[in-house]
Amino acid sequence: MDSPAAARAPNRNQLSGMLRQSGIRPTRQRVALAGLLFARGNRHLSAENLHAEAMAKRVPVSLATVYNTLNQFRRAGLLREVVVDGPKTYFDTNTTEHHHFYVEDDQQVIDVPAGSITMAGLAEPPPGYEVARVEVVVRLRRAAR
Amino acid sequence: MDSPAAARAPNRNQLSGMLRQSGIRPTRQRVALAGLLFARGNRHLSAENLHAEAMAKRVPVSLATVYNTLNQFRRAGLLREVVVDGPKTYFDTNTTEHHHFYVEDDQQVIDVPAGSITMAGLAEPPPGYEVARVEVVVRLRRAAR
DNA sequence: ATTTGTGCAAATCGTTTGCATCTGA
DNA sequence: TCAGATGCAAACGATTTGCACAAAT
Repeated sequence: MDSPAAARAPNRNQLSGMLRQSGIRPTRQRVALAGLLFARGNRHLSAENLHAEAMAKRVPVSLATVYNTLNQFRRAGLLREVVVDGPKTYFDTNTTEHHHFYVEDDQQVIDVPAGSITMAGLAEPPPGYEVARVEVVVRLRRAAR
Repeated sequence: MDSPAAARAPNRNQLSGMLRQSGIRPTRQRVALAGLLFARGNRHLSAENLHAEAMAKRVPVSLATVYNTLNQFRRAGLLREVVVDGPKTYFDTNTTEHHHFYVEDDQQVIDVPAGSITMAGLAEPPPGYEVARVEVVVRLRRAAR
């Protein structure tokens, strides 16, 4: 059951190092949240999700701090914001270029395996602007059978 | 200064007819809002936007009614919801298959001309699901020059 | 010691809803 | 007439913020 090095759950020290390298002071709760986030590969979760998970694992952290931390991690490039609409914001631990399925019925975000979508002609941005990034959201519904 | 028939501003009667055909009772405020929405081609606006515009044109309508009306029009297929994230929901008067530029700096949504983006390989949905629709959002930033 | 983070509760923002009143067919 | 629409204000859910306290360098 072994996995690539990158996917192995990092320990406390590795997490601290990761945060320090991103210019983020490794506090108790930030390390704990990073632990939950990066324990296993690619996760998509909302602030609420993460907070619930922290509570379940008896990591005392307030919802406000979870929000602050997620946004901080995003600014540092450790997380990526997923563009689905709807009331909640999702964060993705996979920061590489890839896209998403979104199941509205159960508010679930799923990675589209890299390479299974290819943009043939990328649209030319209007003058004065440049492309920051491209997000593809494939909205799914439960098959009608 | 003429334009294709479809893009010519519809009059009150045409608007009423349009609503009736969609099974929506053409009330004073719905017709007025439809007038603002469909006066000229392709618009992207939020409830707030439309409400402000109505106020400016002395069309008395409450924000709640604007929300109700937009959602109604969307359900009827007269409008399409645009999937950008951020707090606001945008509605697009162009209901055909197309994609969007989104300028985060000024919260602006712009149509990507049809055909300038082509998906080469469409991702296979996970079993039990089918593709409802595909949304491409090209996020723009102001060119750094 | 100083700077930075944390928790709480209150504030904010977009959106929806309950309900009494009005209005279009 | 009378089902359905409107407006208002209150309710809501997600997110942010102000401030006193606590922890990290």
